[in-house]
Amino acid sequence: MSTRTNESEDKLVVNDYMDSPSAEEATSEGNMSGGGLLKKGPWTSAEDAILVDYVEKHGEGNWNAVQKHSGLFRCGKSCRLRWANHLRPDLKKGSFTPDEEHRIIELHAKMGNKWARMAAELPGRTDNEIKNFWNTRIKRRQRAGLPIYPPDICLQSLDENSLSQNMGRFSGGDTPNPEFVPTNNLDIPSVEFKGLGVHQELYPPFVNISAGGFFSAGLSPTSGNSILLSKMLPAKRLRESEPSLPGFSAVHPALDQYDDDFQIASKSYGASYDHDLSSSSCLLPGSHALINGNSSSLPNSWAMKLELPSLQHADSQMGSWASPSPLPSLESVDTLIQTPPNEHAESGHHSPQNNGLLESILYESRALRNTKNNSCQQTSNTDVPANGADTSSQLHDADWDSCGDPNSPLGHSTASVFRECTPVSGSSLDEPQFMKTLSVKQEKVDWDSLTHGDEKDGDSCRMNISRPDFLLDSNWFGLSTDYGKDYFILRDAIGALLAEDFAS
DNA sequence: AAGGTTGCCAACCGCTCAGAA
DNA sequence: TTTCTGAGCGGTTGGCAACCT
Repeated sequence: MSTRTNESEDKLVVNDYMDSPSAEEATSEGNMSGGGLLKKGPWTSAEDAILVDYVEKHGEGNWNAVQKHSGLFRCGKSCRLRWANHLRPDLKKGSFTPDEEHRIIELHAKMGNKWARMAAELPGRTDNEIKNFWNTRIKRRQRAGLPIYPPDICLQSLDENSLSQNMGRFSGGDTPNPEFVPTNNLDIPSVEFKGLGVHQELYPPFVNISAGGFFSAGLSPTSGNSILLSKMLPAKRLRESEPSLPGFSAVHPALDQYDDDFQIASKSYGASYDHDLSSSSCLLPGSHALINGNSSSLPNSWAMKLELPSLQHADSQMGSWASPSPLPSLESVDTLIQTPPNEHAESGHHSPQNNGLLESILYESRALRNTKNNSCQQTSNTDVPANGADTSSQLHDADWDSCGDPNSPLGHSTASVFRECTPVSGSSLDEPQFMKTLSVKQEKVDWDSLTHGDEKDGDSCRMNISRPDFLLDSNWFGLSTDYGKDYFILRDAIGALLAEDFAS
């Protein structure tokens, strides 16, 4: 709409100012909006001065009039943005203070991506600033598997949202941050491999979330799970400085950086924050710990996606899973899971929670663990590291036990669920893509160990390039021998978990 | 030193909504 | 009631600087 307006107004602007230097500048830059002669790109100080002068004389608002009367070759939107984000006299410059960062986290927990509303709560800060802050520093932590929300904020948000939902789910209040929605958040890539953390004391959430919850809860190596795991390792993931298998990031400088960064940001959370992580399962990015913990105690309505993200397009998103692109956001995965395929309804197998894919995975894996208990345990020799068999997994098991539902939550096998979500090939494991993924960092792989493998655990752990667990080779992560013991325990356990599918 | 990668930030784009005509 | 317009919001992109290899 504004485009139409701009186009008509552009002509006026051109007529009035084509002879002006700014017009020449704009034209020469060739960076004009479609059809018009509005300048785009960085603002010059001269333009800023013009805009400030205009606003001082006429006040804010009526932005489309700015270009008419001020001589600026900028559309109204651009003027408004420039004023709001940079020229406003009440703007607070500089980086966010710890208090502000904490406030942002707090507000995001309450509001979600309501940047403008968050900005209204932070005087002198703009929505763009907050958005950029969140998208870079906070979400980076999320991707790295680091907790975003401190316990108090998390619990507070859960309480508030639970209350609001009891009062009326769609009462129009603040949209609860979907990242607190337990089953909504399947930021799997940041979860299960982070759960392989070597040093629990350093990265307690990892162990708590994943090793304890995801693996120990019974994620057995079904084909679906293998698919799942393979999907969690897009090529770009491996290429990035972020830990490929972040659980091993205890020795990864990139994650150390994250950790340092977060320590600063989280100072305001209190000294107990880090230590609380292991016990405050709600902190997990993507709320995985809640999944592992006591998700069933939460309202089913948590599974409702009240605010769909832009990445909700399942087809494109799923199609990109196997491509070397950033991992799908947990929101997109959420949508995939929660978009109820008709088959789910037709299956007639709904769990009491019917919370979605992850529970389906967990359910099935648990069932498989029961059936394959002997072989798996004998093979792995560990039920994933002892520290992984934490209370959260036990809780989770208890949840399922209490459910007493003999059927898979969605009436689907994990594999089938993923097949449903895989648009193109029908095989959710795009083998060539996966192999390409694996080849990204092959220079770091000890090919001897890959081809010969460590057979001390038998076939299940034989390193084979065709299997995902070959990723767990220590050389892949450059682990020093200091971590050798833990590493081998972890690797063996994971290898056993992962091996079955790919061995077959 | 050079090339590549990553993070940050400013700006743009598309969409929605509310109010006016 | 419908259409148009302005304003705002959230997501995304591109440029640049710092850092890494």
